Amino acid sequence: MKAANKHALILSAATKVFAKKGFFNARISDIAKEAKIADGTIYLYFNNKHDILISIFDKELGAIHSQTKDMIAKENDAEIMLRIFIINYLRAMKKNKSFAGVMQLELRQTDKQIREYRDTQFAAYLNMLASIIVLGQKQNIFRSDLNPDIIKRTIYGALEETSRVWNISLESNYSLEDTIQQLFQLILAGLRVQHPVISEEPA
Amino acid sequence: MKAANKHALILSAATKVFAKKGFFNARISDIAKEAKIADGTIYLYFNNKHDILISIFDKELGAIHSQTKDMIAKENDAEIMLRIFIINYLRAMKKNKSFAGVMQLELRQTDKQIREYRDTQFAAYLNMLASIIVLGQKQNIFRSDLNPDIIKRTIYGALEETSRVWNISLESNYSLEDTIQQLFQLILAGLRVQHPVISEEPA
DNA sequence: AATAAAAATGAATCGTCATTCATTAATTCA
DNA sequence: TGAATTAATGAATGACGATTCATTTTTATT
Repeated sequence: MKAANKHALILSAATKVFAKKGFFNARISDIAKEAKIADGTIYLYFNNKHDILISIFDKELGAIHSQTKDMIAKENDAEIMLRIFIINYLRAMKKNKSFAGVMQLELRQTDKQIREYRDTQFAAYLNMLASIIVLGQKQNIFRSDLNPDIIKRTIYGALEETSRVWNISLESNYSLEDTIQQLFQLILAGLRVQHPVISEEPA
Repeated sequence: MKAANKHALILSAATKVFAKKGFFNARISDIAKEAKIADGTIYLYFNNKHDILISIFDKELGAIHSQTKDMIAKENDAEIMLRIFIINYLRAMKKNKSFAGVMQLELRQTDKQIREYRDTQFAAYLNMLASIIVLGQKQNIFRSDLNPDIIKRTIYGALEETSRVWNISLESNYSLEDTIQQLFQLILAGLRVQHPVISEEPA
């Protein structure tokens, strides 16, 4: 019987290696070495290199997705839901920096398999965000003059780029709590029902 | 005499090919075919595949950077400067979608050469944004309780993710003007001096 | 027009892995 | 314990593609 934990062992090793060298520069032999097994063993658990990458996404993003979904299901207020989404994302990225790096790079790849994953699983994850926005607009706590998809992208982009600093570490590195607090202040202030900003076109 | 325009021809072909297949899946022969020249000719103009990629960044991002810098230098008001930065970025990404795709994917790669470019040239570009924020805080038009680096990341992330939709085109695709307007509303509303948001921690 | 210099060509080279599979090791079970 | 089954190994295979360079073509010079 194949040890169930060897599957997880390989995924964990692969996540580290992909994060360090990127998917294309990572060799199967690198992953094998990191996992302290033979190259061939990997093929007893995965079909090929792409399969490993997709499995990483399935496992890690799947976990974040379902946890966030469950927590949100218990709430009514869109603002609380948004806070949960943000906290869950940032916590997960802080906890598993290797996965964060892999996701933030490889999920943008144009390969057919990645694209498919992005257009289904990942899109579903992001659409939670859009649903929260729409709900907030219905509840009249988020402004309705802005398009939910644009808000969704804005928030996700902000989350991703903010958490990316934890990996590249060239600039001042804020604690999780600080980052959450500041991001939430910034985003919510822009999102709440209020007087619209009026500003001239330059040039 | 080597035609100066062949250099540009290759860069343009490479940008298309990299955007479509990604740097690692792109073959030199693909670029040559796109440019309608022989494989070997490329090596009369570039040292290697990486050199092509870096040259693309140098040319395109360099142009955006210096144009934005010049325009900003003429202004005093941080809010106007911010608007210029945002408009310039989004206009450039809308105009050259292939480059946008290349930049948004390949600039995140972990290769030494890319990392170096990111940590110098690209960092300089982004730091314009940080400077604008700091100025706005000094001018007391942007709130000072938020960290400039976090704001910088938030804004850039929002810009990138918002403009990425123009390439992946799975969801509703807003005009440049709409996007600029909405993003600016959202970001500025969050950034302007105002009453802080108070919100409970969930769970 | 003939020669020289510069550019361009693309077939051949060479290194690099992903993947396979014959062999060995470990585990199960009778 | 000793087959029989399952898992693991890692050397060998084969495809792929970046880069080179001997040859051809184009352009400049006299």
